Amino acid sequence: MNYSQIFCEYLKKHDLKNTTERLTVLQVVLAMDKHFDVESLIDRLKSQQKKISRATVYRTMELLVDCGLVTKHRFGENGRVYEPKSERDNHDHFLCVSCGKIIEFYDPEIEGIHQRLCERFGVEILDYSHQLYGKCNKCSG
Amino acid sequence: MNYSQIFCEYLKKHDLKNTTERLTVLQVVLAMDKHFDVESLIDRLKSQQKKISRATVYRTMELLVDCGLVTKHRFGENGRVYEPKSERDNHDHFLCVSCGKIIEFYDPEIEGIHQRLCERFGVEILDYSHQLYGKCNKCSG
DNA sequence: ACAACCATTGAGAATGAGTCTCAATGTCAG
DNA sequence: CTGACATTGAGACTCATTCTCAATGGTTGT
Ligand SMILES: [Mn+2]
Ligand SMILES: [Mn+2]
Ligand SMILES: [Zn+2]
Ligand SMILES: [Zn+2]
Repeated sequence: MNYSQIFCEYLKKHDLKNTTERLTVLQVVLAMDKHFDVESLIDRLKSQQKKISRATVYRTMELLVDCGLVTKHRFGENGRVYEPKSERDNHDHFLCVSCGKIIEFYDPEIEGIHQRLCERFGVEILDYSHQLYGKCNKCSG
Repeated sequence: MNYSQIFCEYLKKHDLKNTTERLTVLQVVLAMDKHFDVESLIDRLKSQQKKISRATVYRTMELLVDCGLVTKHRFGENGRVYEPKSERDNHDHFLCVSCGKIIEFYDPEIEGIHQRLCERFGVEILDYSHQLYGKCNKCSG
């Protein structure tokens, strides 16, 4: 089942309408670079003569996040950054404060930490954010 | 060496002036609740008849973070939240999305994760942010 | 103590990401 | 095909944070 199908099912399940704007946004999102902000997405839409308002783009990103096709981040002081989510691609981010490079990594111990937290406090974790900031190998020293 | 002394030394070292506004903000910050936002801090200052402009409060918080006396967070979609930092009090946060409760916790494995990242990619970590969102024991189920 | 230099302050304007409004338009179940 | 109602878009709006710049004040050398 591909992204469009998943999105359409999600829309149907929630009694939301299957509009061309929503589908177009999804198509263009999938063709974006790994981490992108809403401005770049809007620029891309414009450059492809798709006229979709800023409001609709924001509204649609909300839906894409909610249905699990896209994840939303906040890196540093900047605004939101999105990235399409693929199955079993769970990772955290290192951001170089000098050159802006982003390194994605996965360390299974993060789940151990979360597991222990749940047991210790009886909480239920729905989401998390974990970012590291520093100098990449090219920028340090 | 107490907070004020540290701050004064920091100011001197950076050729910044030791103003009453800066010292006052530090005093009031230290008397705030654990996690506070700038609005509450400004309210507190007002209620104590200390007239310090919003701009100066923001500017001073910047300095306090830079000199290591205060840490700055972003919880969810909200604005900045600050908290005074005490030596060897390194912790992460769990935030209940239902009731707003904040649980602070420390799991030493977070350092293992960071250590392994440094070794694997040759990066230098200067800072990080790690927050979990979910339901606390009173709100889940 | 004083002068002179220049950093700091404050009031309010500016910024900017994101949200909201509401009339016009589009979707889709029946 | 139609009616009911969800969605869209242009631009107004919000609100946290930053900026501006004239007035004020801290610091250093004398
Ligand atoms: Mn990523
Ligand atoms: Mn804390
Ligand atoms: Zn770098
Ligand atoms: Zn709760």
